[in-house]
Amino acid sequence: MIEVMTTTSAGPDQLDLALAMGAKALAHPMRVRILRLLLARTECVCGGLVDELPLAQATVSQHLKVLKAAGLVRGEVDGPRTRYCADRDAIARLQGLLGALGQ
Amino acid sequence: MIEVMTTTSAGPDQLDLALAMGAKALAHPMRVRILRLLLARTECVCGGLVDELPLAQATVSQHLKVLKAAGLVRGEVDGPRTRYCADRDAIARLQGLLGALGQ
DNA sequence: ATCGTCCATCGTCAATCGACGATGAAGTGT
DNA sequence: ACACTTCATCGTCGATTGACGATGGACGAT
Repeated sequence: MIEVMTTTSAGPDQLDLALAMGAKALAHPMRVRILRLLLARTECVCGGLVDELPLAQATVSQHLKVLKAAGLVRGEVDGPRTRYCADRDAIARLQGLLGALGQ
Repeated sequence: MIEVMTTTSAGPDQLDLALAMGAKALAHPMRVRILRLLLARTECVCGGLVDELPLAQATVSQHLKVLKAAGLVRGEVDGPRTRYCADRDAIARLQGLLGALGQ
């Protein structure tokens, strides 16, 4: 029998993409921890984070890169060090995306 | 100089773990799409989802398994088919975890 | 100019993910 | 018993992730 394609068979839309992107950034416990550290302002400098975490410096830098790529964290160079801080607006937007799931 | 370990150097705690788990389940756009389809009650049966998505049946089943493992979706066997539905309480808990990030 | 510090990046490796076809288990209908 | 449907699982493959040591670039101090 010939099957007629009645449905759109559509993939995820832009909002799904955005939520998935943000979720992916939070999909690792250590990144959640790092984001909470930044939100608590306990530490903003990469070296300080390395001291507080059981990870090598390169690994922390990688996680920060992921969080920054997702827009959840901003980083400004301050002399030889880099000062990171959580982007509360971006976090709020992500919360909004998740909250909008239930319409 | 002898460095004294003053900080706890602690990894993520239980809440970080839980949030990361949920986020990981949503870390793929197609899973977000599927969860929204289930929330909208457009389709609850796996075959129906396959019809609405540009994915093979095995792939949809895999994504459903991930969502179910994360507790965001429940599935009950109904004769030869399986009826899936979104767990709104679990989703609300995840929203709460994300919302609690900003304290 | 030469250190030493701080950080990003590179290269590598094992592990995991995402997608699929193929197979099989469980149920329904004849 | 047999065929058919529906779905989960297996096995495979390429791609991505997460972790690390090593390297190098940028800056501050001597």
